[in-house]
Amino acid sequence: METQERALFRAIAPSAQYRTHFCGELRKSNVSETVKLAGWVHRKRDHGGLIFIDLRDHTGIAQIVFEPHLSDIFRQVEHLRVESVICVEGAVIARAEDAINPNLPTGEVEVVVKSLSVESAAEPMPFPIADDVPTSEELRLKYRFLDLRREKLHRNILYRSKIISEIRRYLWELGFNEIQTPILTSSSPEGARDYLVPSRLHPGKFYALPQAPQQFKQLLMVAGFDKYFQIAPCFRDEDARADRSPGEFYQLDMEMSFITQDDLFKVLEGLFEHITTTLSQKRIMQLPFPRIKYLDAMNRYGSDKPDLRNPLVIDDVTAIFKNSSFKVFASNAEAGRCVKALKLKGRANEPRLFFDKAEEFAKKELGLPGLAYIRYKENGEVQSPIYKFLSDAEKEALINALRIETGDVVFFAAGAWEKTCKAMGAMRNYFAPLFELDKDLLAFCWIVDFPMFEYNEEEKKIDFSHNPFSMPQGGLEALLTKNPLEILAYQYDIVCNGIELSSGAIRNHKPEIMYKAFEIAGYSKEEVDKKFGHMIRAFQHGAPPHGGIAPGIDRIVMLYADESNIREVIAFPMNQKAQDLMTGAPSEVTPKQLRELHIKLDLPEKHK
RNA sequence: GGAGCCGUAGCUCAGUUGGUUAGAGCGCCUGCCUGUCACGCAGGAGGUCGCGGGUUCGAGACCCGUCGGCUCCGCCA
Repeated sequence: METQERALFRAIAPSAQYRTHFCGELRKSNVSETVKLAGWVHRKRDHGGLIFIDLRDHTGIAQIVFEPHLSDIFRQVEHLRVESVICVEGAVIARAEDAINPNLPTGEVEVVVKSLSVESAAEPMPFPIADDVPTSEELRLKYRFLDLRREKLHRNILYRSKIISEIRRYLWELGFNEIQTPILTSSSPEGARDYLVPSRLHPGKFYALPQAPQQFKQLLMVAGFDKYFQIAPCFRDEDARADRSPGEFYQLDMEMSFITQDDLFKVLEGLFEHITTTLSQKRIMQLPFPRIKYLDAMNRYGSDKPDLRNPLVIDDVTAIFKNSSFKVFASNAEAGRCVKALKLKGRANEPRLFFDKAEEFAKKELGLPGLAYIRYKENGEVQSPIYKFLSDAEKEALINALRIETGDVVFFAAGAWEKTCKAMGAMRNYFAPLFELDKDLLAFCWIVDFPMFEYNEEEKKIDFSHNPFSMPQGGLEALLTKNPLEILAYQYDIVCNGIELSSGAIRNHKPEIMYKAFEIAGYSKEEVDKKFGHMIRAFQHGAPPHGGIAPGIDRIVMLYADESNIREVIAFPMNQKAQDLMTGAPSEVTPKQLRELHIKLDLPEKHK
């Protein structure tokens, strides 16, 4: 059977000037053939009278042998450093039984070299390529082209390529069209900070790099393309995180016409099932993905991106303490406040340090005043800093509500609803290592029914909580009759193992609903016309109902490649301060360039 | 903007309560070696202990500042 490498080879290297075979494809069946190989010197073993080189190319490693009777070649090889690029020609021979290397797919054969061409002699490496030794991030980024040669990163980048390829194949077969949208566009008033590009032809005006192709993809639906997708670069001037590349990242941007939320969910579930089965050994926990209302997610998991592999669930015990003599709990039983409990089965007898560390985490990392707990110890004793403040009725109600058994421990937090939920969610994550979560289990879920609006405490006004173009549930009537903060949107997130892969929404395609929604968020009709006139005009000329989503490509690859840092799945990432340590970006430009752009610098003191 | 951790040879690291000439493994250079596959053996070169200041008889170590890398908070419609 012809290998994939072989087929590829025929396609790209018919001339055989440099090579007739890839290193990784040589097998016993090639014995006695004369072959040409080309690649990098992975390792060299010089025995004085005999030199072995592990020759590496994109497909794998082959051992080649240099014998001393070809003295010119031999002398050259003696001084050859690792990572030099060479082309060789020689005969494939079977290795002696005791010389077979079972760790290499090509380990049953080797190539006895009869001619050599050194294409590129390498200087000593700043860090080893063949050995996976830890290396400082700074060096790795500076010499990214070398780091990319190393096995893990090389594999990750190829894996990313395969995932993107399967996404394209899958969506193409479902009738999606791949369409490019502008990179130089206009600044959007909402959202993250923009990257700006000065205009030469229009002094004082700027393009913005798109934070996402949001408006363009909706306009493509208005244009009747029915189903669109794009592997879209997105630019946001925000600070980095381990799972957030600074500056730029890629989304699988999608939009479909004449669909409901359910239709979209089916497409995405099918897509992730396809990726999982074709490109991984992982298993999807539940299909179709469970759907969790935003409110339930916050109440039960303390997060809008819960890791469902974690068995812990948060309980609401506000009602129990409504009239409690324990003031800390009772005072948090009014509207908008709550008392939450997190039960850990069978952990009451953990050592003192376990509880001290949990409390320290709650105080230091979460800013909680403390972390109350009740330990129902195995010996029947109850140990707790707050137990003495509770009435017998409250103790009884707790045991019933939380189904507490001997050996359990319950942690408590009380306060404003959102803050308390999130704090308990953080504790839930803190305790997750107790459960050895299965990394091969993909716990996808949909978070649905997000609120349309939220109250901005700082500016004392109502804001859109997510995308201003989302369709409110209940349509115009809801906007006219309901308390804005209680209106839900057809707005959803897709989450897997605690990672938010994407937000999405069924869009608002009706101008009158758009004007009203923006009015609630404090925008006049004139402002909407000014900022979003093109969207309004589009929706006034025949707009289909439509909706979409845009999962982050980098995070998807991270998830499937089991990487915890996004730089491990990006070929040329920037560092935490949004600099490219390899090319030196961002860099200064010439005065002439600035003049042409009508720009004068006004630098802060320490950069002058 | 804020907090934490880290910074010693090309790389990865050790360096005791502050005490003589700062070490190891890998890499590099030289020599030896015909069956290795992390080849082996011998020898050698290689250091502004990130940088600046301070404390001290004496600082790689202690203090202050600063620079660089990472992680987190803020930020991310």
